[in-house]
Amino acid sequence: MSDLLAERDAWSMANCSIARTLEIVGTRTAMLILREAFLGTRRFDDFARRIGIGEPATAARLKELTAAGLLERVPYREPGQRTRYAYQLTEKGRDFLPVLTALRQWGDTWVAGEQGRPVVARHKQCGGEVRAVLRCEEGHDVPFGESYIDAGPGLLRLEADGA
Amino acid sequence: MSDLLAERDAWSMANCSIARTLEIVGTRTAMLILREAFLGTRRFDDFARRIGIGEPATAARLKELTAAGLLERVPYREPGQRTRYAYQLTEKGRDFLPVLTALRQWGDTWVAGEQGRPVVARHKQCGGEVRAVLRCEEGHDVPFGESYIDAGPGLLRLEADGA
DNA sequence: GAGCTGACTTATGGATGCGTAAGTCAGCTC
DNA sequence: GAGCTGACTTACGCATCCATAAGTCAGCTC
Repeated sequence: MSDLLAERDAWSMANCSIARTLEIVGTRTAMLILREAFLGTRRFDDFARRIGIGEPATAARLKELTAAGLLERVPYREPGQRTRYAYQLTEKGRDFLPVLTALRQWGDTWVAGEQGRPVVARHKQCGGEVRAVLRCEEGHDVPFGESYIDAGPGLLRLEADGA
Repeated sequence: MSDLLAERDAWSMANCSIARTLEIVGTRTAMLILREAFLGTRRFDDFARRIGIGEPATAARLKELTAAGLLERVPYREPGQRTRYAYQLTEKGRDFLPVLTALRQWGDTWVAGEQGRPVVARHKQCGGEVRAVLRCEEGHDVPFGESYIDAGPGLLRLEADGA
């Protein structure tokens, strides 16, 4: 457990996973599109109407999220209608659920309205509320302050100029 | 377990906790400021330099996050210097860690560079890697598809016009 | 083959995000 | 009391986000 944080200036965050992620889902509307996708929305108009955003923003975000591989366009056909395309989550997109759960949970705790939170996620099996928690490989819950930052293989160490 | 998703159009997301949260931390720079705060950065110049953003953006975001209660300004004094202010996480800010952990984890999995992820969080106690996981109150892990959405006290049900 | 419908695209404009560069300001050192 | 330093603020301009409104387009119905 070398103290990587103490030498914070000796390494770069140029390839930070958080920054990379935000380049894909860093807009408010992208997050809301994903929220809506997790709620089961699949069609263009439904995304726009349920989120309350304009069609150009809807089209732009759906295109970006599809290009990034979080959504995929799948053809569908309703009786008496022509073939259309729906947007559904890929595995890459489904894997984003912990992010949205953590965001919702934080909002429920700290910025909910007077009435309280609008929705709750529950486990189908037991009805228990679903929460995003931090846990280590060994199965321990990890409260704030009980974790440390370790170097990964992609850590960029900066040249020391005058040393 | 009434199927709330089936009647998705009958309820509103006007007070959605995710949307509310994004109004505070919905910019790329706000998230990166928080990342840096969790890495131990506390001073204005360090935030700007380590994140690689300009001073106006740094000042704006620090001000917003302080106003929103995620950071607090604390006076400090180095020997031979005058009193200055540092920014440190409040409880409200510390509670944001699961969001950043989930974002980092998704990026590590899906958009890491060739070298792999730059950093890993580990449990101080055992060295095990820390992950953001979805778990229900009863202690069960909740994989994708094993949860459902239930109404909370703040759910806004819309008037049915023609029904 | 004319109209309809869902899924977009285009045009336009305002608001916000963010960078660079330069200025301010307080108070400690010398 | 002049200079220095950290912490900002101001000025300016570009780029992106996003809304409203209108146009397009494919193909099914009638």
